[in-house]
Amino acid sequence: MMAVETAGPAQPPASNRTNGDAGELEIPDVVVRRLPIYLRALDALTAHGVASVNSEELAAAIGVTAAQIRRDLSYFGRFGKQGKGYDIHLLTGEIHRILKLDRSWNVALVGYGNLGQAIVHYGGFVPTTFNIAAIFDRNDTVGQIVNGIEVNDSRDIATVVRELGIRIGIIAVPEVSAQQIADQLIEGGVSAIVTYAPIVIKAPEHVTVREVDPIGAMQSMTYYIDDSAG
Amino acid sequence: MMAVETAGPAQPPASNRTNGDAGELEIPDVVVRRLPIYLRALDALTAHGVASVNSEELAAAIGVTAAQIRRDLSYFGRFGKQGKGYDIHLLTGEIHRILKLDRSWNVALVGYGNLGQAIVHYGGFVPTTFNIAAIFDRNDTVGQIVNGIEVNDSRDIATVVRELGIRIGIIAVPEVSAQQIADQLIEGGVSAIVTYAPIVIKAPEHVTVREVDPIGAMQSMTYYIDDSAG
DNA sequence: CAATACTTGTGAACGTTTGCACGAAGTGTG
DNA sequence: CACACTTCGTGCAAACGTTCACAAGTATTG
Repeated sequence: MMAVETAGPAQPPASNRTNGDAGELEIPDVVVRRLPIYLRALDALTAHGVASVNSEELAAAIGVTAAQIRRDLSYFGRFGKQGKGYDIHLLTGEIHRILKLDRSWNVALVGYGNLGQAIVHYGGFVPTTFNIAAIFDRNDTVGQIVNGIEVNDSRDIATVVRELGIRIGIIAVPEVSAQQIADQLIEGGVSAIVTYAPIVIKAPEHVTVREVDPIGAMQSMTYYIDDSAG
Repeated sequence: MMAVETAGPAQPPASNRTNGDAGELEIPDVVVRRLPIYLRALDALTAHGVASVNSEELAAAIGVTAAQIRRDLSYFGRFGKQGKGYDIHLLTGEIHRILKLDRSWNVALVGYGNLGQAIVHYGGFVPTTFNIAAIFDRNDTVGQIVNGIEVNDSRDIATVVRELGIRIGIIAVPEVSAQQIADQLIEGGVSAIVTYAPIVIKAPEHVTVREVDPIGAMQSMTYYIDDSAG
């Protein structure tokens, strides 16, 4: 049913760049980006049957400091209990609420080549959270039925996206057309974009863009490879 | 020319985590991670027939400040010319050299499912820079010939990787086995890992790890979506 | 119910990264 | 060849993010 994945370049994937904001108070984007990580650690703990955790343990599991976790969470409220720690079920719920993951989001996928197909068939998605509700492409794949939905022509992005009220787009097309696709998604009302194209997407303030960039990640890692020893 | 370092916190999906080593001067990992972005902007300019650029123009193309570009580059040398700007060909060469991209790197890919296949067939790989020299999997795909190389059994990672002198690994397996795969890659001598598995990989200091996390990226973007207007 | 142990949330200190602003160096023109 | 103009590289300061360290709760024990 859904999903996500990767292979194109740009974030940092790991890499990523960001725009947009919306919140009232000033919550740093770094903090927001860490919440999904906390969420995953909490899920893992739940899977292990643990019901409560303190910042020290959580920090160790993630590889950050306990202070950072406490400070990060404190931006949003007081979810812990002195002397005890955090109730995992409760905290998970809070983070879901904060990130607005306590509902389902329709997603538009643009580009149904190798990458796009891998994204669609990726099993690791939380099924109820993100739902690929529209797929767009240009070539012979148009008209094909995938997971019960028809692959639309890329020219109809704005219209279809607006019609379905989709707010999230995934760009999995070659870099040459990426900006144009982004423009169309935005025109259709999308306000969050994940792009695999290795270019910097220009978008208005109210649109958040994150780049997923495995190639960039690799290119920056070679810097650190000590090649002296064969 | 060379360098040193790193350490970062969350990348989330943008994100990434890193390690490195310590050496001469302290070049921030943020800076190193931006170099590939500069490189791409320069490539785009070259493609447009431009031969020289100043920090202002480059900054505009990327969406950062001119000062940042000048400062970033100044960590590595003086590549610009007052009154003129940067010679694109020259600067491109310098960055390639800095990032050690002026040579070819063999890469090991672990996991040949949907994602792994998309990675292999991804055309955007700078052909001469990164070369998938070994593929590993566990299931029926073992033995299959892909791009002239045979899919090996994941159990042989350490041996094969060491034999081929591979220093870079890509992890495209489910999260449950990701840490174990990472351990094997490291045992085989890999010192740079890109992982698509949504878990924090634990690795020794001298190994750089970058996480590519599209799901986390999406989960953190929903925070910013203003949902008030349907 | 007092004493001990534990752990949060946060003010303040610290470290890192960004951006300003300007001297120095180069270009171009008449 | 002098003057006006451009643009780099960088000292300095501001902004930002992380970590320390501790008062204030909460639990536990005898």
